[in-house]
Amino acid sequence: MLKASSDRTLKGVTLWRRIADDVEQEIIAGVYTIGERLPGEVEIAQRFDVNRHTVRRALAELALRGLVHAERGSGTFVAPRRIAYPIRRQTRFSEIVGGAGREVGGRLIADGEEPASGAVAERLRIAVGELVVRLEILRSADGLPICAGTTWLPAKRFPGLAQVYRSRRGMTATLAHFGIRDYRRHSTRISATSADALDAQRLRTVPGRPLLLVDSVDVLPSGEPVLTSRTRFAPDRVELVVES
Amino acid sequence: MLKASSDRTLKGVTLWRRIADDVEQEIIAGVYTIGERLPGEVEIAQRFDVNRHTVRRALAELALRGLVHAERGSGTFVAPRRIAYPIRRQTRFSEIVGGAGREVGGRLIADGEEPASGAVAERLRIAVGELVVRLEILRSADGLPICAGTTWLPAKRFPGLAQVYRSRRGMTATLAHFGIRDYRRHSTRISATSADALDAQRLRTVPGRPLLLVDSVDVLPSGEPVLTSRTRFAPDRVELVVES
DNA sequence: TTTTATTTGTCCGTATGTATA
DNA sequence: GTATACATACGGACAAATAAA
Repeated sequence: MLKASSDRTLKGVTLWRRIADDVEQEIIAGVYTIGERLPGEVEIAQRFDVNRHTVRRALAELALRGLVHAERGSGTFVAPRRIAYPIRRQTRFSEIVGGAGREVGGRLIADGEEPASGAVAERLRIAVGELVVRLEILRSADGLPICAGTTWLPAKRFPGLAQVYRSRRGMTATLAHFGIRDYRRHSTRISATSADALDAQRLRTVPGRPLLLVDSVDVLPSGEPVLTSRTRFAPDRVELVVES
Repeated sequence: MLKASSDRTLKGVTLWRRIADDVEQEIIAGVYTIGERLPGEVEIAQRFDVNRHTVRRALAELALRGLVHAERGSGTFVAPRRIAYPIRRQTRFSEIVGGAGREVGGRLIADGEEPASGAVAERLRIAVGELVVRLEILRSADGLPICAGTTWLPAKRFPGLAQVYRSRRGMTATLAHFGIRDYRRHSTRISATSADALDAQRLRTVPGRPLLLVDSVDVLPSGEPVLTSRTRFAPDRVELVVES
């Protein structure tokens, strides 16, 4: 009788998936620390009493989830932990990442003014075609890119915004310059896409890898929309957290 | 002077991305209805006064976002709208999808009991190794798969749960059978991954396409954890919405 | 049923600007 | 500063699938 028969696959749950879950749990529990080398594939196979290929399938799954990365001829290593990125009324990149004890970086890649498209106009509650400032921002933590996004604001309300952003660094400080002390997240829509060449380059990942696509609108305490953005997150470095 | 000079690319915003945004806006605005055929690539190219390849790049982006799908020899068509899947304290699949006027389907693919792994035990606040029920559920709307997920519950608390789920259909009704009238979402963690062969088959998509990966914990009104799950969403059919 | 036109998909190029090493 | 690699944009040709004549 074969070893990998049905008495081992717990009713529809494949062996490799359970092994992947087990190893993931050990990584989370801290059995293997960040950057540490996992035991070799053969060793893991012996431990679970399965074929090496089954272990390879499990490790491939973990690599796909971004928990480990394999290096040919060397071994499989635990990837750096994902940053928990909470989505709340107060969602500020600098606070979130800085609070995690990391060095924050925000770089304005490009900027310009353009007439508002229908989608942007609706979210900012302005007329279609009204001028909006467009900012392309790349944010990073400890030098590693976390997310790349486009932010739109009504141009009329914020003259010379890009210049201010460049000197002030960070959206909170920039808006403060225009007299806005407080703003909050109104809505967040989360989807996924694949990285194109530009995204991949900016986020230092590989084209085709999945990205989290987050569309959001921020409003003043009065409820008036102040900015809207579309951000791409590298999901092997970030994890969006919704607390109820 | 060449056409592709800097006077056409609005300070760092590429042509194809702006065309993609424009067409997306028109789709959202309802200029093209669901299932309708877009103008041909050449026609769009003439309209924006660009090369056909540039339009193709833009349409590829929209296909990646799941807004359109191309059919060789025929044309490019507007894909069905994504289901908005709100993440709130009360997150019930049947209510969300049923409320959108769609036919709900939930199928128990597999079930079994297993000792709780560290991650599951921590989330359910039980001891590692304590028995948990594991359910593999595939959910669909109007016959189209929406998400595939694994749900764990403490086995001791819910004897014969799988059988009950099979007859009652739906988690809410199943938990009601065990005397639980109310439960709410405690935490939700959102990441992304690529579809493997099994996911792709179940969700009727292509291996390698991005998936939304959602880890959640639901609790009783008392705060006691009642179930935890890991769900894979097809992002071209669903959009997670967080309201603040 | 066969032909023809249309439309998307996949190649081959060239030039230019930009980011990186 | 220089060289290299990459991304954008354009131009053309043809294959493959589809739909209509």
